[in-house]
Amino acid sequence: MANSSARLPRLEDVAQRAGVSHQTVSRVINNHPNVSKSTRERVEAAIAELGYRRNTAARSLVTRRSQTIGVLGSELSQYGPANTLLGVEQAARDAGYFVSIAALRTVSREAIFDAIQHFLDQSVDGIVVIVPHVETLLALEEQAPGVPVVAVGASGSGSVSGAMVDQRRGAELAVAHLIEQGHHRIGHIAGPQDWIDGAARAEGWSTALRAAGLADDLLMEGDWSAGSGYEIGRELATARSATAIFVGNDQMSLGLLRAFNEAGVRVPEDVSVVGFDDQPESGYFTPPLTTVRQDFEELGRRCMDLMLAALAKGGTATTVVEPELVIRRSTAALA
Amino acid sequence: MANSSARLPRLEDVAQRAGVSHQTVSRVINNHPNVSKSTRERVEAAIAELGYRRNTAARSLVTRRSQTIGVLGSELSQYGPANTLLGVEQAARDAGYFVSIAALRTVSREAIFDAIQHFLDQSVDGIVVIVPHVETLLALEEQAPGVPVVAVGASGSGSVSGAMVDQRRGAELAVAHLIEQGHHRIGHIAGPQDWIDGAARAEGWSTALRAAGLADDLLMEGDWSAGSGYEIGRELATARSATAIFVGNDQMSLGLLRAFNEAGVRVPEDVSVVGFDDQPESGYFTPPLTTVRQDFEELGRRCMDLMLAALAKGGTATTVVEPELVIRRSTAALA
DNA sequence: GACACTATTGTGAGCGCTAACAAATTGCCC
DNA sequence: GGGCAATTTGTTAGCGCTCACAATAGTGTC
Repeated sequence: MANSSARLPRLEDVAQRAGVSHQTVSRVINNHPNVSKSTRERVEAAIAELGYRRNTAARSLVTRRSQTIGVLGSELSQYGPANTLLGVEQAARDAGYFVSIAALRTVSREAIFDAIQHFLDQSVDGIVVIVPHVETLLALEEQAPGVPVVAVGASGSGSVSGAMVDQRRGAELAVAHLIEQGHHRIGHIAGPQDWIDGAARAEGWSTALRAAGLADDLLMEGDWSAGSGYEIGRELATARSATAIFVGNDQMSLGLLRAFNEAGVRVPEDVSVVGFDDQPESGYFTPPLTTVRQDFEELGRRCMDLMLAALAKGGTATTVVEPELVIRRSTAALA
Repeated sequence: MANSSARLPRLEDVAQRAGVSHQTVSRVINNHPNVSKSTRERVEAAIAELGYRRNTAARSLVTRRSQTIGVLGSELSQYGPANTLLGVEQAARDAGYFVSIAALRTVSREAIFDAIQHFLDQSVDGIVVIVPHVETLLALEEQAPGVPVVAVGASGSGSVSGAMVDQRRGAELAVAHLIEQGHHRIGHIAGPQDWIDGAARAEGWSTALRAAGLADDLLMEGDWSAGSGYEIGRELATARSATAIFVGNDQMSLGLLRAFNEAGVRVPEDVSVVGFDDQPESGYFTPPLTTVRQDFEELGRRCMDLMLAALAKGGTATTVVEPELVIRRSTAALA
């Protein structure tokens, strides 16, 4: 279409073609109200004919806004963070924002500062943080980047907005389900306790047990991986200390199921297992896994809602997404 | 540190502080060779004192380069694409580029054009495409965005560079392993055939079988999901038409294992199963899965290599990453 | 010590856009 | 139809940077 000559058309070219000033064209593309209908149509026609697209760099130079949101993430290849990212991306693009990403290979204050600098170099308008470590929040408070920050898992403290799934509630749902089935000895394979979610789920487990007058002493800690679930599972298969296990995520549950299967521990006949996350595969484990579903995409969209609010009105806020128990075949009533 | 007054420091502020012209400062931050050591040090000191950071918008306005790579992806929450993205991000950030993402919710020409427009609005310097549909390549040829394009799974055609894992080779490795174990009836659960990888793996399977004088008539098609593997697995459990199944990915393998387990088909005693991808969980399936490993992060890094080459010298190229067979316990010699 | 040549530094313009203000046009009321 | 306000359009400046070129300082040669 448009001639492929040296230069892309700019405002002035459109203006000439439409017989107006460049400022009028600017008004049209920015939906300024005070433009007459006929002028607007003429300008829009010229824009279409020339294939004009606004130059973002020039625009940001003068507005000092980049229309870009930086997403700082770790473990972005995992089901949860990856889908949260997708939710953010969708909401951001819908709102006319670009999404720039920086992935942390190791989570350290240094790496976080680095990534924030990277974003500031790009003059992002805001930063969404999907780094579910307690440490992250501290680093963020310390380094206040001067733009709105929304953190997943945080509960809107001083300068940072927070979007979270109610992890404690999720843990309580899981434990309540097991108690209903008649279980009294309910263990927990927790995620790393320096992860926000890991700590919150363990806390929810403990609270729910104590509220029911049951012991919360059977606590183990994995690293979220199937491998760690497997190792812990081997010990549990020998110890036989619990009739039900609430596991911090689905991957560790997979490892646990594997270890139990090898050791001849039957699930759910001998031991009931509840996971957390509800990944797409969890319904096809052996046996299909009872687990707590989190809507990660919704979480991402909520992040962007908070970001837009912070961008428009300033201030911080918190939003909480409710989890949901999905009952499959890895849990059964105590014989 | 830097005073928190209205304006961020700019080139001119640094220049005044160092007692040089703004152009000399520009030379320092761009590593121009012809700057004397003493001047450079003075300027660097001033930069540090003022906490100066270059304004990206102003820079791109004049250079017409944004130092941004757009990554167009679909299924970005899946293990493969997600890790490819991470590889791209790592290599891009190391090379001083920003990474902007656009996720496709549905793969259609329209959605692809939309996303490309989105990137052009941002004046990205290049586009990496992680959309493993045949359709995508056609859409890209059609819509030549005017910047270098690197596509995952493509083999560097006319205007597009390509980085791929050698899928056919991977399929051949899998089939060869099964033949070695004495299997003659080797079926294939393929991915969707409009996916580049899905088609290539099916082709590799077929080629390898025919080269060995075996029949390639047992071909089924799933949709990559565990659910589809499960459905097909139920049919297979009844039919018992093969002693070995090569499955297009690990998720479908999981579903297949589940279906076999329910139906009392033992793996590997009755049927051997080989997957594709080697996700972190695959070693903890029941039984642990023999599969073909792809190094997705490496693939992503290679994409960025190709991109940097295209940006520097123009032209297109192709790079191929070799897959690797990981033998676990889902395959065994035919009794 | 004059010359040519190179290494280093400075000057001016302009990238494409929006903000602020100025000017022109229109509508409306008496 | 004159006066005033509201609406629509135009003019100017400048965001912070790099490019092209000009000017100056330094180096070596005869």
